[in-house]
Amino acid sequence: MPAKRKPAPATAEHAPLQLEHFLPYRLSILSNTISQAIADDYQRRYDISVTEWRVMSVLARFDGLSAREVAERTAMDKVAVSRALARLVEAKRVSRVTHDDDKRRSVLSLTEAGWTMHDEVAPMARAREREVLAKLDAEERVWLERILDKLQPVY
Amino acid sequence: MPAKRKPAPATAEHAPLQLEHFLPYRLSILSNTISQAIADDYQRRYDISVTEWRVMSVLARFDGLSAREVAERTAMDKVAVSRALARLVEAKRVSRVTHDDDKRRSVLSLTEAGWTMHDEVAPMARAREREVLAKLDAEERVWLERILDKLQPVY
DNA sequence: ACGTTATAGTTTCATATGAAACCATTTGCA
DNA sequence: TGCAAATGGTTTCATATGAAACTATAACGT
Repeated sequence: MPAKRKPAPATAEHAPLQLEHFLPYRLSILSNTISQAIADDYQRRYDISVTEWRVMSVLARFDGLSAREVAERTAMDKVAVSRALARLVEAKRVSRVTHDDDKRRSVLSLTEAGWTMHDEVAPMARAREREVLAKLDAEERVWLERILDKLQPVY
Repeated sequence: MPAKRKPAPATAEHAPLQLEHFLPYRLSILSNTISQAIADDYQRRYDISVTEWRVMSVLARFDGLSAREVAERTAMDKVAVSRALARLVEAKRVSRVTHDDDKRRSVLSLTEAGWTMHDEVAPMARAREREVLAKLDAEERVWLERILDKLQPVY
């Protein structure tokens, strides 16, 4: 019986992914790092999760959406949205009423308290974004904007 | 008792985040979309999770790492790595032996079977990356590379 | 050498998550 | 109309995840 062959070294015939240049991998790490930094700013202070904050951000921008529309806009799945909304409504940060014409749909808005929190958190989020972008010069920022536009189908 | 005031419209004094231009948000959606597309290629076929694939990718590139080093390189936490390794070792895709000098450490490598799988999945991952990058022209690709380098501390 | 502190890795426990099943309502169409 | 199919949303269940506690070994200071 032949001795167990030692796996080939990571270089030769195998062509491993060069992770440090592999786009999906780099994006994932970058994105998680940034989102986590922002989350650290508000999670403890307001007892709110990333998904909840994301829902609030969308409602701040687009008042009166249904849960499905929130899910579309946030690229979250509807279960996650449903649960985030349950917590947000419970905490009285979001109000929910039934749609007049279609009783399946809900009509969602930030409450006064929701707006108050939003107005405290949004500047912190923007500040973090600025920190990141400060690593780039003006030209690079323009290219980044342009590249993201091309990579990303906007609704 | 005053009527409950209707929350201000999403435009006026509140300055909601413009999510469609907010970098952390856009990165998050882009990253998830791409990673999921790649995962769809291999998850069912090989019964392997994203974290497990990530561990395998790193070991393909850097043979003989310890679990902690894998965690560092993948930006995953050590619990996630520990669990991924348990599954990978069980499935005989990764071999684990104890370090000679330091018995706390493990020394990790892909097995033959691990390499076989790797060599099937890596080209699919690269193909997905190419699909994404195909949306950019050559100049934009150069800028993207440069921008990621600046935003991202490389180990 | 010996006790203290640090490190590698695993287990536990509580929470987060997603797929599928589910309920209610609406839409499409015979 | 009336009934099948589609849609909005929630619940259930099984799995994934992270923080903290834990085990084992190593390093450090005296």
